[in-house]
Amino acid sequence: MTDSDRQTEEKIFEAATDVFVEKGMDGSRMQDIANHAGINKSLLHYYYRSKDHLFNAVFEKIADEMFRKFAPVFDENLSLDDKIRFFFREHIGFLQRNPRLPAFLLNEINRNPGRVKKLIRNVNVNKFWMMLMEQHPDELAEYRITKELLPQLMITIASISVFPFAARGILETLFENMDIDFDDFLEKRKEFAATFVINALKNNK
Amino acid sequence: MTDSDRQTEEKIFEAATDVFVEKGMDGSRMQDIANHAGINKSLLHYYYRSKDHLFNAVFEKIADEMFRKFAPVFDENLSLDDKIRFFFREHIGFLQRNPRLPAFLLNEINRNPGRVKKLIRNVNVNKFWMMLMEQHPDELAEYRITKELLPQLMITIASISVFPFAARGILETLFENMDIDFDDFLEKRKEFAATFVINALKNNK
DNA sequence: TCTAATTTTGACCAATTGGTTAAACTATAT
DNA sequence: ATATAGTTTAACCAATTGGTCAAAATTAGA
Repeated sequence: MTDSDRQTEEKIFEAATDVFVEKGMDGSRMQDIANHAGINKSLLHYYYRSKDHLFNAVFEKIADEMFRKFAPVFDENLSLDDKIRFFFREHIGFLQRNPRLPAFLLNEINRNPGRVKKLIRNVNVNKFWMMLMEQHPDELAEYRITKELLPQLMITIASISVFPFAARGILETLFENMDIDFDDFLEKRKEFAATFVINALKNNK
Repeated sequence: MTDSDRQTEEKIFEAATDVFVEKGMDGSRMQDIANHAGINKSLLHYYYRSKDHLFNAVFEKIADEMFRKFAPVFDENLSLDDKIRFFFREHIGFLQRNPRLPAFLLNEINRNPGRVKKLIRNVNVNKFWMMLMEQHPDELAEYRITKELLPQLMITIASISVFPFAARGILETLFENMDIDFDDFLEKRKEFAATFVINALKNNK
């Protein structure tokens, strides 16, 4: 598929995604997006009414993609331990392929929390957590994970997976001075994180 | 101390801190900072040559403050377990009093990684980690924390402490729908995080 | 008190920004 | 072929932006 074959609207969306993710909403320029897409700036307004509209389209797609990545865990027919292993492998793997998404999303959400409200309203997180408790009543009881502790546990798991990407800018320069390869660190983290969390749970018996 | 007593330069710095932390470098306006400080915009350029200079002054002070908060752990004459407890109590406590700093720092560093290079060059992180290994050779051996695993462990600890603040915008709206109080969550996290990490280590024996 | 240095101000500027518009171009259907 | 609708472009605009400057106000030193 050559560059000119792709539909203009699609080209705009992809260029906008690149620029917005790299520079953020405030740091991005419509002219820059147009250049990236190889088209006239007016076309941005022709297909997407304004910078806000264009940004929202990009933001919502990325946010949706991101949140969706948490879901499969609740479907998989696995033991709790295997679910944890599955999650870290898949989630860190996804972020390795999209390393800039966490920083972009976290920043834009903090900058404008109202944006995420609209998205989250549709997702009943409670439902997912109830599913977890129904799928693994015995294991959770064994590990003494009460309903009150579940948020702490879930956010701890998310922290361990997402934070290295959100802090990529620091970690990469930190690692430079220590002869550690960031990609290698991430690859090993899939296993380390799973074992770490499972150990923490097991010892809580 | 009344408003007019405070030195102008100090007033500017404080106003700039507020605005930059809230809106980020790109989203902040010099006029807005001047208004916050209650002074004429030209004074910003009189005391700090440009927006870049002003931002760097603010950024470097905050970054320094932030990194400094990781250091006391390496001094305290405590067992490894107590150090972990001490760290989470103090670090989450500090972030509770400065909840916007993590998101601000992480974003600006990702936006311009060169900025942090200058700061980190002075801090030999390796040295701190070596100190840890010298202070607790027995415990680390017992927990099977090798030199290769230490970065994974340290970053996991940082993740658990910092991430909830970086993701504040999401978590607060998430919690809203679940009748969880964010401040209460943070207060309980100090204890939860410490126990969680210590359990993970103990079970690795 | 008078003078010189410092601090503060408002008016101003060039460049950049998101956005508009009318004209030009292209494709499609009759 | 030609009219029509959809697409693309260049020129333009008003508002905003970081920054300058000379004059005014204040302070400090003699």
